[in-house]
Amino acid sequence: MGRIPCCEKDNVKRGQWTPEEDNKLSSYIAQHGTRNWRLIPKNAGLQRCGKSCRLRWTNYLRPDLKHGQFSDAEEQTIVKLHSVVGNRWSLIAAQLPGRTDNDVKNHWNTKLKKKLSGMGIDPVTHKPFSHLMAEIATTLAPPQVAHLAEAALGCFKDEMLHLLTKKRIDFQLQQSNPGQGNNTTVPYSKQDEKDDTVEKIKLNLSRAIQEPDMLPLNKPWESTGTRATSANFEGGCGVFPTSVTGYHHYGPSSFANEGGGSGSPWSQSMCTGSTCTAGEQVRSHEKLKDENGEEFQGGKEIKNATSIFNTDCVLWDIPSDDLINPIYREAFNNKE
DNA sequence: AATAGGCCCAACCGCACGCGA
DNA sequence: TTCGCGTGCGGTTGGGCCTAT
Repeated sequence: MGRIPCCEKDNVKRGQWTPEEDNKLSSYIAQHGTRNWRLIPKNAGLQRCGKSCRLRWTNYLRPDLKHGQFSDAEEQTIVKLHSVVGNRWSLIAAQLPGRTDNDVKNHWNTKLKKKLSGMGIDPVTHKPFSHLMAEIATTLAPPQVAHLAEAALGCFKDEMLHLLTKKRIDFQLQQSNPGQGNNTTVPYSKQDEKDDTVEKIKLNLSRAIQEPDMLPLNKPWESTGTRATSANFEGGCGVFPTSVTGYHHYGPSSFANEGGGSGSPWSQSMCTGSTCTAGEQVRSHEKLKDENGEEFQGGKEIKNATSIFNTDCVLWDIPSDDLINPIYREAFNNKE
């Protein structure tokens, strides 16, 4: 049962590669190519497994690799393509000559994710956190989904803290009618923010979910009485400018497809949340399926091309001619 | 100066897929 | 059609380096 391991683990060296090993591997491949990775370590005189050799070659030794900092243009490309295909690192890397999927993945996880979060943008859905907040308040009324809000607080705690304590509460204070009591408005002070903001957010969110009737009273962004959308929420609060930093273009048009697809952006966030571990994602996924009786598409299972491009993230401003990978070109052209 | 904590990235792991026998 | 092998891929880990205290 199961596959045999790619190598006998007892007899292979692991860990960091030495310059001598690099030399052996490079010179062997220069002479013989990369035909059979299982045979390469034996023939090259390396006590490594073939897989380790392959990774070392493809991620580090290949002469066409670019080492060093990612340029702004490369970062923009990564962000844009990630908004389209998600964590398909090999596809994204294929658009960046000299970069490997491992490079792109590491750069995303260590730099770009934080950059986006710092801009108030969910790095998974590529939508502003304010949009996700609006969706919580407007679409998750049934009490039985209260755990979604709790899970959200876990995933987006930092971003929500920033938004709710610094932006939305200011806005509420500005907009709320002084004569009308509103028992869910959080009194704001620096001390509150420091000490118990998370608890207050939880409390208010729970109340909003458990008492759907009170929701309209608690939607200051919904000044016209229509259903809150990302556009009017965003515009009303003025939290996120149409063009954030000029680094990429996240305007209202970027959210035009909301509510489309089988999985809401919210459920997508829940399943692939930026700060959730894979284990948490799996547990969250299973929990959602079990308790709500619904199937959510999530994670690695979505393999076919239509699923890959069936995203509600719409950053389609990359000229298709600029795309190296024909798969992208086709997808972009179909989208347009 | 010492050390704890965070960050970064190379490397590893395990699963899935394609292909040929 | 089935099975085994080689490879691709995405997620995760571990260790070195850096920084703050």
